[in-house]
Amino acid sequence: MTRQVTLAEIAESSGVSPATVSRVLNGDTRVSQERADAVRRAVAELGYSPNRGARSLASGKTGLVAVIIDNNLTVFEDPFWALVTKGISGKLLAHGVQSLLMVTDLATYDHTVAASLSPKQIDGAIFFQVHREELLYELADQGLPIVVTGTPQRPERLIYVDSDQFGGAQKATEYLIAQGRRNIATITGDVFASAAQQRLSGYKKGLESQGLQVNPNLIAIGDYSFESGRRGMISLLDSGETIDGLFAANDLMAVAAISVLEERGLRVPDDVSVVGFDDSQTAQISKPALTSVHQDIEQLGIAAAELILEAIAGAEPESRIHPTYLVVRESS
Amino acid sequence: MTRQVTLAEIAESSGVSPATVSRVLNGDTRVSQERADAVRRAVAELGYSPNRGARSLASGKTGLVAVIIDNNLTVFEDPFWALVTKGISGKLLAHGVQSLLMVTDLATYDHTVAASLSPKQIDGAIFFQVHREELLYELADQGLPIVVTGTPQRPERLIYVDSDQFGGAQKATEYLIAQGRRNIATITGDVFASAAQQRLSGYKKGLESQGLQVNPNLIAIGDYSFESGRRGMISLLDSGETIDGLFAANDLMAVAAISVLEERGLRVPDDVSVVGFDDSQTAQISKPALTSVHQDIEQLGIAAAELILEAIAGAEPESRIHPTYLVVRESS
DNA sequence: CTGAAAGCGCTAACAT
DNA sequence: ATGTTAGCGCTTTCAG
Repeated sequence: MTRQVTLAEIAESSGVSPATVSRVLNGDTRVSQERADAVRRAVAELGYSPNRGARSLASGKTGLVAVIIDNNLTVFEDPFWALVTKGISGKLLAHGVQSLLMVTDLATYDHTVAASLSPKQIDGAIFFQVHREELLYELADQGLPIVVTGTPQRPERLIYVDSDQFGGAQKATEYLIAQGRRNIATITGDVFASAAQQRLSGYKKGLESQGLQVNPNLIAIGDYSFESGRRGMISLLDSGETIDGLFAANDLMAVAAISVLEERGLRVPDDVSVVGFDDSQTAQISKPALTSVHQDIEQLGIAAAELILEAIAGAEPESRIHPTYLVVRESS
Repeated sequence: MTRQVTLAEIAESSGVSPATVSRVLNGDTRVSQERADAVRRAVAELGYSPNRGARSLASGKTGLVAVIIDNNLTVFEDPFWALVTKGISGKLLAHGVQSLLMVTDLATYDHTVAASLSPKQIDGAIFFQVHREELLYELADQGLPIVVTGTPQRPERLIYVDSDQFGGAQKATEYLIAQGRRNIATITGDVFASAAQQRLSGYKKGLESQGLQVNPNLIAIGDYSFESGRRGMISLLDSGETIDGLFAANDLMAVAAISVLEERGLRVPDDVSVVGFDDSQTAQISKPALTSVHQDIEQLGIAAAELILEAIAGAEPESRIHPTYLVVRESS
């Protein structure tokens, strides 16, 4: 086990004081060029890298951002979260900040996690899904910089990043209308999550903006799962309403709905035009390929990382809503 | 910003020395029952939790395990890795160990990452994909406990967890043969990854075990992508060989192959029986639903976490191969 | 069984 | 511009 090189050794080897080494390491400019070079040479030669624990203890900064995924609500299986995580981790790493990943059930909020969420343990935290918002306010009050992915219930109280769910759903609906459809149904996502509510609102807005009425019988409540997509489509069809268009709140439910439509002998897009949401791989490989609302997921993670970095630096960054757009394929 | 409670405050509040508090916290038994209780009471009342940095500095243990995902090779989009990660993080957290997630390009192996991979910074590391194995040997030589997911090239030199890729592929092939198929083709995954090689070997073994010959013309090289699945199936068909069965090294390529088969007017499974690998969501929602080799991915992550915990504790755990089994659906 | 004291490696005043 | 000097909060000998 090769021992870790310490700052003191760098100091000795390059003939300066530990303080000077520390300055060079931390980008303090008031160090003479030659000594700085000597230090950097020694660092390279001896293969030095600072000890995180010591640095954290002395400076109060940990260089760590927690990424917290509430396993209770989230299906981490969903590639969505993996992509967001990738964006976050990559961006933070580029800034010398590490991501502490916690996949845990926040409902129980066990002691291990609670203890890790103190400002002394991490510089900031990024939350996936706003499940128990109260917890976030508590943490924020403790002085912990926090960023949330997805729109919280009280948007003004938290810093967050989100895709334009509302706008995307509206565009999808308006596109269907532009195609000549007039009886457009929707299958919603899990309505306890804000994204599903926004997508539903966007759907309604889309109808109204084109002078159509919202018909409650054309709204089926789903939960993003394949099965709920099937159930939703079945109940929609069984309601007896005429349907010539469908906006599903995600691609998986869209595919499920299409399978039901085909079983009933209805053609997509001829009889019913279908649009999904997420523009996932599923949208690309399904038959017919799905028209879907695209959102740049990795970019969302990158934005979350940028905001938390700014918040840690003491700024009060503005929440960000990323644009979404429609990708037209065969299903509509 | 509520200040962090320190060990010294616990000591004072409970009328014992810091050393005693530390002992209680770390489960040292030689502390009188009553004082231990007093300490625990104070800890609960004041809401104390130890400072990771300080503890790490004093003890040399960090309570951190790095989870390293080589972004160059891995499509982190693949839900596979998300699930493995979930398994790892959950298990580690249950043992009070945190996961440091690094999604990075190991090929460039930049300084930030290198520095974080020292035994002083983390207690151990779990790697996804064995890309540049040399790096792992280096780190292991430095005394860093390491676990790899997936079988490395020199299995004897590293601790790893994997699913039984070989056995799964063999079972898939033998199933096709049991269905009466005799001209079974395969589309491989990225053959630079060991899993793809093992799946190919399993396919060959399956043929041979049933007395069939391996026909090189029936082997198409893919890379796990949808497009490569299409290309592979097209070249297979264009080769002029008779084909009545297909083992695709993952579900995505299986779906791609099926789309080509249908375009050519071939029926699945009537004309060509198809089996995929991974038993992913894609397998369940595709039409026809895919027969596929199942592997318990989250369990793989849990196993990786268990092994790294053992390795950190000083044991020399044995590598683990988890069983795989076939899930039969409509495509075969 | 318990306490005193010495650091772990680094940063941040405070001097100079 | 640079060095000196205290610690940061915890664990761990070493005494007792």
